[in-house]
Amino acid sequence: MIDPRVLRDDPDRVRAAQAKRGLADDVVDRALSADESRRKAIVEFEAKRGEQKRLGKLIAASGKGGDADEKQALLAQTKALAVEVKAAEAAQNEAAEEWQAALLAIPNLAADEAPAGGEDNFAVLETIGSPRDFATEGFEPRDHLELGRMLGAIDVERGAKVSGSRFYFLVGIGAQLERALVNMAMDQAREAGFTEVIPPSMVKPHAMEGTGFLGQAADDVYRLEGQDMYLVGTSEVPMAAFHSDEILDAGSLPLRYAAFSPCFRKEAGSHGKDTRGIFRVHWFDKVEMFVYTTPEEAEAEHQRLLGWEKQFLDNLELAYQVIDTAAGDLGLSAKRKFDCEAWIPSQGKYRELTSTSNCTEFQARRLDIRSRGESGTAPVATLNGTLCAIPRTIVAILETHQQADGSVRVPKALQPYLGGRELLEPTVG
RNA sequence: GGAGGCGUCGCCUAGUCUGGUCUAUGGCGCCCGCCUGCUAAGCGGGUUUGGGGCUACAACCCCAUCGAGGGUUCAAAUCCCUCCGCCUCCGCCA
Repeated sequence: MIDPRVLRDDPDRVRAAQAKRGLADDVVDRALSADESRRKAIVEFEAKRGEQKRLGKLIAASGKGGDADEKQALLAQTKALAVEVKAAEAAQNEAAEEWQAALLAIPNLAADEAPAGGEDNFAVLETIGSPRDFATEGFEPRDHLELGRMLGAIDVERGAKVSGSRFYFLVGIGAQLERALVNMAMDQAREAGFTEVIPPSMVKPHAMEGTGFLGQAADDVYRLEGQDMYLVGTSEVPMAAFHSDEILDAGSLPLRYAAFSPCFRKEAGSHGKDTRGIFRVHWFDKVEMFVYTTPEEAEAEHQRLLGWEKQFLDNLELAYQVIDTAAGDLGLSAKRKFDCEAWIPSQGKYRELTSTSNCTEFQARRLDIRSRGESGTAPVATLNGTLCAIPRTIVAILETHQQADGSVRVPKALQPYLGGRELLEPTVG
């Protein structure tokens, strides 16, 4: 939820932000008029309610020793008023709901620095490393599925048999690879001062709504039948709701958490996209960084999160680029988003491996997370960033570090997590 | 799943049977001040959150807030209903 005061005092800024995302701005006027009628309704209700309370006291006083006629008169008067109070209250609630609905429909205001436009209008901020030149090395790179089959690491056939398309088994060295990556990510996070968390991956609607995943993104979310619960698509959801309805001590900020959880996604809008292998799947595990900090510190923290993501990818010796996502591709909650895209040899392009968003106070307002400082209470800022999404990381490692015979070189930083192994060798032809 | 108990302004707590003087009691903690070689003790005051009015986003006034929502009533922390959460016991279980 954006700051209602900004909407009221500077609606043109909100209109401009809508335009930058390529969205209509009629919701701004709807919110403004809803706010006006809401406040009018409040004044009305409060006046009537105040009068009711005043009369109620007189009745109580007349109860002892007052004359009975006077009490009867008061009762008649206040009885009629009670009906009006009830009506005024209903009107107030209705107006407040309308206002709330309009406000919830407005996405976070995109940063001035974020490029305008949609998915393809991103800006490349930097490129780290360079894609391997397999032509010069004299062999055709295999894709991760083929490599995974040769290593006995990835089994998508049985994944499909047991669970359907976009499911997989990690087997043998594949399973070990996941554990190694998770441990490496968690160790890095802990050394950077993060608190490790294993959150629940099923949540109530409020958590989903608060993080902004029940709007237009709802199609991608699994809802449990007859349970009014959801499977999370990212641990950003439980981690944002972790401190919901709390007032944090300003001195305790920033609070940095590294959460490991499974992620479930319907991938509703991506029929036929990335169908081969485990690049786009319905379920995967992920280590996610989540930070609560002050709005003033949010931008600097966003850069730090990006730095930690880059550190992890650097340690895996991957070639990647950092992009500044365009306003139209930000998602509801983010003010600005950076993606790290690793070079995927079999696809001949950079693909998203990690993503970090600065959600400013947007989620905190919805989830009612504030901090208490010198000048009272104020919403905090929340930020999130992928440290390691397992399948895509495995894809990038296998394809990037493969050799002509189908073996895969283990990046130095990962070796300690695989019992010192320097090479993964094919077990099948 | 069955039975019972409980949920009060940071923490603990009074109030709920018997609806109105509850503008929610007291303690702890915290903040400000006084006193005081220092510290402690003592004394005085303050201390939920959200919203609205008016405005300098101050002060002030008002409304809501006793787990959440609904109901009864002129009036609800208090009575009734539904839901949520916690605790105890039983059953089941990784």
